[in-house]
Amino acid sequence: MSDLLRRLRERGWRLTAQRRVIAEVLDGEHVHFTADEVHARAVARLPEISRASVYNTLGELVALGEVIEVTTDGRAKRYDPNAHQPHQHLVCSGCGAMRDVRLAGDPLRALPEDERFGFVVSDVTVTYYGRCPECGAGDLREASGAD
Amino acid sequence: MSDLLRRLRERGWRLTAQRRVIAEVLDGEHVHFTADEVHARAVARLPEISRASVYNTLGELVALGEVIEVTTDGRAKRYDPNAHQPHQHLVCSGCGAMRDVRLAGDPLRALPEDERFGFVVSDVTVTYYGRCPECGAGDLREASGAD
DNA sequence: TCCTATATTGGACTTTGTCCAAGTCAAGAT
DNA sequence: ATCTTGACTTGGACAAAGTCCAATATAGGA
Repeated sequence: MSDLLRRLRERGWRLTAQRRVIAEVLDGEHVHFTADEVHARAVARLPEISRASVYNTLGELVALGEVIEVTTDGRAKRYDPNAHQPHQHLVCSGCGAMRDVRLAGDPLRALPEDERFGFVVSDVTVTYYGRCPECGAGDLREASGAD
Repeated sequence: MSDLLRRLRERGWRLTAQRRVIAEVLDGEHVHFTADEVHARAVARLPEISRASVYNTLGELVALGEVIEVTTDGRAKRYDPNAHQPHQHLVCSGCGAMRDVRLAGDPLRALPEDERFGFVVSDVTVTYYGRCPECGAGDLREASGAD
């Protein structure tokens, strides 16, 4: 059983076949599937699994901090199981493919060659998240480097 | 007439009432409306303007580099007319409100107090954009399975 | 004023995601 | 091993955001 499944069990999760399959799909490096991609891969192992269960489970994993939800373009969100190691993302503006990258030095400087994965990098954005004065404190996201 | 409209005319744009109204809506600082918000404000001045025209015009403004399209959460894209001055964004994870911020020093360090706009900042993301080896250079958006 | 390429429109359609009532099942209790 | 129960799953309806298209209107040059 994967580390993820063990941690989930320790947190009182009921280990259903659906959750097991989703956890299996989300195993590996540079995995950044959309919900539909997760569903397609889950169906290959458990044909009757529903889209709703995939959305439910992904949402729970995000809430638990086991998976990071990434929105880069205006299309489907992607789910990154590499939640326990701070990193940034390199995104293809053509097909949406993503890679995990680690920063060294000033983020606004060029990515090191060995972190480019063959991409031609053309842009970098920095976005801060928080709560505005009207919204106040609420379901805060976890910091991954912000003070 | 605004600077924006003058630049557009210089580029050969036909200055329709719809485009004029949209340009007026997109005037000011810290303006980050969604397409629907732009539409609502445009309708107040030109009741018969359609959603399609708002989407068309915003898309054209983005292609011309006069407006920046920002996707921060999984919700509607926002359109930032502050395209000629490099800056980053501060986003409320509650309501989606956005502020323009300027970096000083290491982006992963805390935002300076005077750039926080009363927000409680909890996270920062750095994302690089480019073209992956399969997509190569170019502007075409070809959907293919990511990864 | 006329002409016509360009722009606009409404509505159908797609993608992505949420919500819900009803049925199912994991796992602790017996 | 079986029972019980509340958490989990399901399919389908629904919603938000955005795209596409054929028909219509119009800005701006001739």
